[in-house]
Amino acid sequence: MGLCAAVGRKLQTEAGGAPGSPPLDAGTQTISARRTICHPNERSEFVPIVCQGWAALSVAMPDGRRQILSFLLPGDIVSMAGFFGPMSGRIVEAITDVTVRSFKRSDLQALLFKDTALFETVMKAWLEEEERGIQLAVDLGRRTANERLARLILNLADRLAKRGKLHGQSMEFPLRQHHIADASGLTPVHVSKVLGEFQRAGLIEINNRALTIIDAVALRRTGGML
Amino acid sequence: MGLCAAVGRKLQTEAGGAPGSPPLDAGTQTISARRTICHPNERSEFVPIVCQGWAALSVAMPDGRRQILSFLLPGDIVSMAGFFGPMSGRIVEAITDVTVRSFKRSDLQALLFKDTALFETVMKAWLEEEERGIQLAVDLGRRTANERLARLILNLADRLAKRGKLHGQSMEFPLRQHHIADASGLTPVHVSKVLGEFQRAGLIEINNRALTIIDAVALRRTGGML
DNA sequence: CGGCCCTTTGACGGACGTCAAATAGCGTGG
DNA sequence: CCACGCTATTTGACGTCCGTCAAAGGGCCG
Repeated sequence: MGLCAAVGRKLQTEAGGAPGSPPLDAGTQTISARRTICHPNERSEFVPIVCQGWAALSVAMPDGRRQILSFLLPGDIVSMAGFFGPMSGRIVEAITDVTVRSFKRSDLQALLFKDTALFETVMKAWLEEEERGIQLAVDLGRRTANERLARLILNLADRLAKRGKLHGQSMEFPLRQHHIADASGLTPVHVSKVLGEFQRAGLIEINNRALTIIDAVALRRTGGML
Repeated sequence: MGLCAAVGRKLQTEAGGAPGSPPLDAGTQTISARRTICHPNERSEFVPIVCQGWAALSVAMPDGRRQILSFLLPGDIVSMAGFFGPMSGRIVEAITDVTVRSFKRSDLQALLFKDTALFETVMKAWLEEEERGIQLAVDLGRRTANERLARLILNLADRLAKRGKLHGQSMEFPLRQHHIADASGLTPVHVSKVLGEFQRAGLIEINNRALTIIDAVALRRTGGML
């Protein structure tokens, strides 16, 4: 499964801690859909991990435009970079109801320097995160709307599969079209048109906040993932 | 000055090394303009630093499209992430003639774990690099062509100023329009139109591979940097 | 002088955005 | 259970930004 989620899971179990030692985590909270978890300039010393539900990590521009950097799935650490510095200027918003567990950065760092294997794992996970950021830039700079959406769907399916949350070819799909638009650099209207086209072409089906991939081969082809 | 360049400079001086100790660096090379420094799948154990000249770090797609992730200026480490893992799938291309100095990753890591201050600095530089990557994604996803180009010019001017390479409001500007296009997700033709427009509007002037900013305020305004 | 890039320019086309109206869900409260 | 209001989605007409294509200059170097 994804390294980031693996680290997240490890931290969650370790947080139980040996009896007698203070608990590692700094609290668990539940946030309801459409609320924001982290405000912009919050120079927080905490590193949040999503335990349940979907969230979005994004950047907002003063005029209201915004870009979603990634969708956070259960087990995801909001940002690996958060281990080493505050994430200022970023917004985390709950898409579904979400439970988050927060860790103190200083605690995590102490843990990191005691456990070489953990350190290695965190670094690898950070590299993976950077790689996904770069693929995002390539998508936004050089791919068409159809390519971007096909890839978005396939990437989500992959990530859910690694968590055992892909049932056959179906997955829960709580995203609103404006989320998809903000993640892919498009408008909600255009997202609607492309997704409609995908469904009419028999590539996917969307029903009841669930998405099923009907023709994975064709979907990969339109995403340029040959 | 930029942290990345600061680290690069520190490594370059340190590479002289104490007499008697083996030199830290693994060689310096000169690459002429338009040649590629790092091939794609080269799973290299080396971390290159640009000492002179301009280079471009990019990702190429199989069909020929490409996205430039950053322009590398003298002192820049190609990628901070390179400290912790190979940069596969990335291409570094010399824009001008370039001299590069390479370090062995394992040497760098050893150095890092002995010198806590250096470690801190490298982490901070990595965070900065990530921040610039995210700004790239926001630009590509949510900004117009004019905004992107205004910001590209201003960012380059800033980075050159930190290196003492901004003379008044003028800087050397060896980029071809196809470089600018690949960095901003546009076509060379459209880049030409927008830059022409900027010049006719009295924002900038480009002559002899040099760019001077005539109206910094207006340029910042069109870049949305109020 | 001739060839090669690079840049500029204009006409045209297409992908995507904007606007607006109609429809569908969905939760809340009567 | 229905009425209501809100938000999300769909659809069509139309507009615009940017891409494509093509031709015509520059600059540079052999």
